[in-house]
Amino acid sequence: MPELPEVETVRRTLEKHILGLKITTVRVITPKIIRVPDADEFAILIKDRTVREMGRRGKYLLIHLSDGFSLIIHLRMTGQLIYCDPQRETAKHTHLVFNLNNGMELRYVDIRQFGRIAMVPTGEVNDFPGLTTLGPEPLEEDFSREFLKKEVRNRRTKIKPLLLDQTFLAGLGNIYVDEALHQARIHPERLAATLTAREITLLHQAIKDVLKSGIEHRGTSIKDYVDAEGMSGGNQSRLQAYGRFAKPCLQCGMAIERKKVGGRSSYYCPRCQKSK
DNA sequence: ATGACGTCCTGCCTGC
DNA sequence: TGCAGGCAGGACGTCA
Repeated sequence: MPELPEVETVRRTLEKHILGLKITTVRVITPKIIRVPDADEFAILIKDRTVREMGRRGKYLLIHLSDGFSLIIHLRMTGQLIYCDPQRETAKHTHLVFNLNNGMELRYVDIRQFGRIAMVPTGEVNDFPGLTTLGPEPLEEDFSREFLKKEVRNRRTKIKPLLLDQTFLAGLGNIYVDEALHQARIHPERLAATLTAREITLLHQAIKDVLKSGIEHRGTSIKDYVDAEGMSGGNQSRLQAYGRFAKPCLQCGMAIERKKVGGRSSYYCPRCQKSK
């Protein structure tokens, strides 16, 4: 499931290829993937626009086009953006095909069809639902240790659901939250407000570390994730907690446990990550 | 403010 | 072998 490091990897691999190219036409196979405007208008509106800039906010990929319009893309769980030759066989679950003026294609593939694409005036991107309430970028300066300390103090929820809340902090999903909590040695069910100053410091560093590592290794490919060149990431082999049920903790050897926390499968070491 | 739950959707896994 | 049922999950809506 694409989280911040995976979306950032898609952004980087796609940018290499499509920056400066013109979208000549788009073929919409599954109209519901387009949130706004409706599919017909989308196809007319996007025609002959040039890719000016590739951005990202949290898990949202932003493609800024010429003449004041932008694409807002959320891949959700299984969305993929694939830059490829038109001769290549069209994968099952291909929902959109953008034709580019260099003869190549950009395809949107999504097994579960949860992902969404919107096209809005560039000036309105930050007003779009989901983006307007988004928390700070964890790898930017406004996500400081002081911010985390201050914001966590008044919360009456468990730390894991809080970290998954995109209005609290942008970009973390189930995998990187489990990894950050494991590195910081904090149990996912700890009440946020009870974290000590030392734990806040560890958690703040751990969040940045696991995200940077994820980007450095080009994302985590558990099942479906690939970048814009169709390449799997390498971060899955570095995971310390997520998906390692019953395997020995790489820090202490204790078997990793799995438990639902806030409705999400959560992996943690019962020895390293004490619940109190 | 918070949590619980349903919704979307397909593929995979388990159990019979 | 085949099939039913459960599960996974990001964001969002509804309800308590």
